[in-house]
Amino acid sequence: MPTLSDVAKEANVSKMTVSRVINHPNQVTPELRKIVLEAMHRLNYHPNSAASALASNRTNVVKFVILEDIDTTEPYYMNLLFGIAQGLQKQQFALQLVRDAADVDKGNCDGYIITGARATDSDWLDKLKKPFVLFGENRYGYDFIDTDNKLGDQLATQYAIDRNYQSIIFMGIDEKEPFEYSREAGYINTLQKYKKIPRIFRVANHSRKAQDFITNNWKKFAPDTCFICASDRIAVGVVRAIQEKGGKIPKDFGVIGFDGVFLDQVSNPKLTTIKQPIFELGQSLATMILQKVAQNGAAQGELLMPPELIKRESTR
Amino acid sequence: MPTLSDVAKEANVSKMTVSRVINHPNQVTPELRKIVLEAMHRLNYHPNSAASALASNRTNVVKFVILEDIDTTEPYYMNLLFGIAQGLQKQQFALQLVRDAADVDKGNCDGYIITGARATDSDWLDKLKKPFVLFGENRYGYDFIDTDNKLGDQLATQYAIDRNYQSIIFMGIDEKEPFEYSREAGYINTLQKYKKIPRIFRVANHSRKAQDFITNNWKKFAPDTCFICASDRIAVGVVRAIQEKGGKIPKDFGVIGFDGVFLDQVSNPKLTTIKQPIFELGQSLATMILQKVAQNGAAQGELLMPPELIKRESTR
DNA sequence: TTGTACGCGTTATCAC
DNA sequence: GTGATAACGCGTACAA
Repeated sequence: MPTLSDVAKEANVSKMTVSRVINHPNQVTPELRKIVLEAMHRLNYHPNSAASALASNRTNVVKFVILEDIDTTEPYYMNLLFGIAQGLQKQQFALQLVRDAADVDKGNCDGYIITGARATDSDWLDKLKKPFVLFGENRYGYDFIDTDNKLGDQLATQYAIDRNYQSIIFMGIDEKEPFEYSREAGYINTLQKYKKIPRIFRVANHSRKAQDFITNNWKKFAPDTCFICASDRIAVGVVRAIQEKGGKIPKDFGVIGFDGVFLDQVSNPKLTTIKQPIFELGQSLATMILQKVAQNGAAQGELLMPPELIKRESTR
Repeated sequence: MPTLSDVAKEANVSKMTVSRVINHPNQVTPELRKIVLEAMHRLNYHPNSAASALASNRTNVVKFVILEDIDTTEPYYMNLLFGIAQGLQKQQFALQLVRDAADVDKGNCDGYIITGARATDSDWLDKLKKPFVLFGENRYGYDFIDTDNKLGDQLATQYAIDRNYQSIIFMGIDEKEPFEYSREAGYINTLQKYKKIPRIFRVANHSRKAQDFITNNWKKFAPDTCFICASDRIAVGVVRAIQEKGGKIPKDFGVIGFDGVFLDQVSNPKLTTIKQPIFELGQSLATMILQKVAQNGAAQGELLMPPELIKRESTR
């Protein structure tokens, strides 16, 4: 396998020039750059990431910290992880999984991707010595990437309106988290455009809880109603309750979920849902932390990625 | 962060001795070793994996090659991946995901973990320049790790016998793969111990196919029968067919699945199943390839890990 | 059993 | 804008 020196000889330049072409291309004249690039191509040169890591005092390792108790039967994290892995791979970075906050400091790394951070985590987040980006909205100024939750339920609500459901109800998650507020905001905003009055209920994020809630309050829900749900889990529960009560889906009752990762497809009827671009979120997380590392921890801001409305059988 | 030299000074030895304590501990006297280890501990020394990788001409990267078209909604691979990642992490190795055989040669690595290899893959497997281990039984002498499939269905069949089901039927997967043969062998062996005659049917690995098969052949299955299924998917289909035909589970019909990763828990009734130790399989895969790399590709043989019988509601 | 000297491939510093 | 030189931290001869 050819090295930097080989390329330098081939191109009749110094190693330094080759290195610059790789890391600081604009510090070298276009002509030279071209010559070097051609030499690299001819020799099928690939940088040795270990050597580069050593020389620049990096580890080429990014830690993926999962703070929440995850359900490994949920393919959500799988997709995220695949996206992250693929994103890191482009720059030959290693991935380490950390599932316990206590392990965060064990072993070196160049940066962190953190998911499941809550308000109370800011204590130790502020003490981290390496750059990090969060997966999931936060209101503390930390760099983050998330689905555009507000847009998601704008799409959902708009669709419910377009399908002429007379009453449109939001079934939220009973947690004071930014993503929930954003989803509710998307619902409220859109309803207001049409001068409709929002009706919001909140339950724990379990299908059973949602099902029980709907069943116990069945008389509140007249036919011609669409439920905008903050998760597919809740949507599944709502569907079951409606079926149990003999309601007709999608004719008399519409149900729209959120996530689009698994439950939407196994539900019967298949759920209309807001599908999060999870794999892409993972890729972007990787890209962002790599960039932040390259820029010595410079702030990267926030990135909201647009979800997609998937039309299926739970809406008319 | 302290280096090898720092430890050497602290312990009043040469760098070489410290290096040996790390890589070839038995080449150094116990007393010296102790002194060095204490020095390492005092300084909180951690080896710089980039430097070590560079010096020993390694990359510290292992590629995980997924040859089959995987269903990302199946948590199976998630668990496997988590296990692999954790195993590699112990030695600061990076993980790269490869999902296309064409990408196998792109970029360097020290070794491969390969899943989904078929007989026809041996052409290019033989040409790989770095060591590899397979996930999944094979009969070509390649190193591999898998669940002990035979043992699994020995457990299942034995349990069916213990529960006094009069007739015990095997519902296999219609594929000529080693794992399938092993599971059938476990079933057959155990039946023979009790001088019972095996009855084997095979269908595609889909719940729908299994369901249709049972439905269409319902008259062949008298009450007091237990179905040993080669996968939870098939088991789910069998359960549905029995319910559709009005059979009583588990009183008149028992069903035992295989995998224990997800479907067994969402099925109704919950499935008695043979649970594969998937996370541990992943860890072992990592350990094996790391060892093989360390030993310059020396053969590692095969490792069959014992699955577990999970008793639930689909057997009496 | 232990130590010395050098090289691994790259990047940063400083000259020119 | 480009090149010489010295690190980066560790492992492998080889010598003692």
